[in-house]
Amino acid sequence: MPDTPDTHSATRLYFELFNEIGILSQLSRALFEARLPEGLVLPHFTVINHLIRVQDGRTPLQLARAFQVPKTSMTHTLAGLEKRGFVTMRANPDDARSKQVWLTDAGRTFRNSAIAGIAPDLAGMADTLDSEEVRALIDKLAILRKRMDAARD
Amino acid sequence: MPDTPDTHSATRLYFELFNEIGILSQLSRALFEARLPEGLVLPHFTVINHLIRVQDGRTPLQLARAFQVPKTSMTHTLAGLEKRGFVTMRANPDDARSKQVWLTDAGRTFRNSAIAGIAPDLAGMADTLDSEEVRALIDKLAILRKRMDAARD
DNA sequence: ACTAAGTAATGCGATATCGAACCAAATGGA
DNA sequence: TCCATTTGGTTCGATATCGCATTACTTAGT
Repeated sequence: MPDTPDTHSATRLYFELFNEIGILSQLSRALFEARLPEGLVLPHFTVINHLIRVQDGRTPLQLARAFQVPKTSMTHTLAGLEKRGFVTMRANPDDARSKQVWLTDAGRTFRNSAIAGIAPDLAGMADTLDSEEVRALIDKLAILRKRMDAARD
Repeated sequence: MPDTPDTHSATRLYFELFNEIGILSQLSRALFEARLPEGLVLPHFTVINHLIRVQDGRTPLQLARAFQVPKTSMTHTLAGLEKRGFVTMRANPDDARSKQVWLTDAGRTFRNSAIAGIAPDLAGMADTLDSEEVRALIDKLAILRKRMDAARD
């Protein structure tokens, strides 16, 4: 970003950082999606994965917030997952406006095979940065992510 | 990613890294787009920005490759930019199949005001990580990005 | 209890994204 | 030169994404 106009240099650095992050996100998304079954995109996998990480039974709104996407986008993604039988939606016993998202066996199976399918690609680039470097990267990025997360009020 | 199935630990680390990158990408994209004029999305800005960084006169295909998006997506983005008068498309004198994308004054003005609009947000988070940390992050991420870029043959 | 404000989810319409098929021009052998 | 192949770009159709408006339920204040 060498010819950004007259902005503060810290600003310019962050600008460049986000640019790099955006490109990497696109590259990794393409890599992932190439291994997913036809018709499924990254958010489908990501939601399933999240439900396993933090327990299923989440509400659609909780999921939308976790991924910072509009509620309508999450509705759409969940509809796709439900249509394929990877999740089931049940009424939330604590709040009749709300629903809960539960994983099915098919959903868990899908996740495992998706991870298995992607693992070789990741393993193939494991020598690019060593474990300490990757660990350090994750930690720094997480700091930034939490800050931005908090900043959105 | 503490409960990823039985995958190699390096794989797991990269998995976590890309997860973090994806979230940050989404957060920063939302931040950017909130400051862009109605109807414009990040790729519009990114293409204009790229044309300034590496000189305009690029062909649509060169741009599609630079951003790792399908040709059709770039056609669509360029159509939007042309409709708004930010770029003009001319025939490529070296190849009659091809076109060249040139910035207009309006396009340059748009870029400057977009950057000016976003700068305060970036400045506001400049104290999260110091310049050396950001610089180091960019460098590591760039190594990974180049590797992935090369790997897609 | 009643009402106003807030919250969860969806329906709808406008774009964005992208794969498949297509056309036209360029290229590289026979 | 001719033709098969490759390359640059668009068209078309299928989803994805997301803002706006709507409906149903909940909560808070009186």
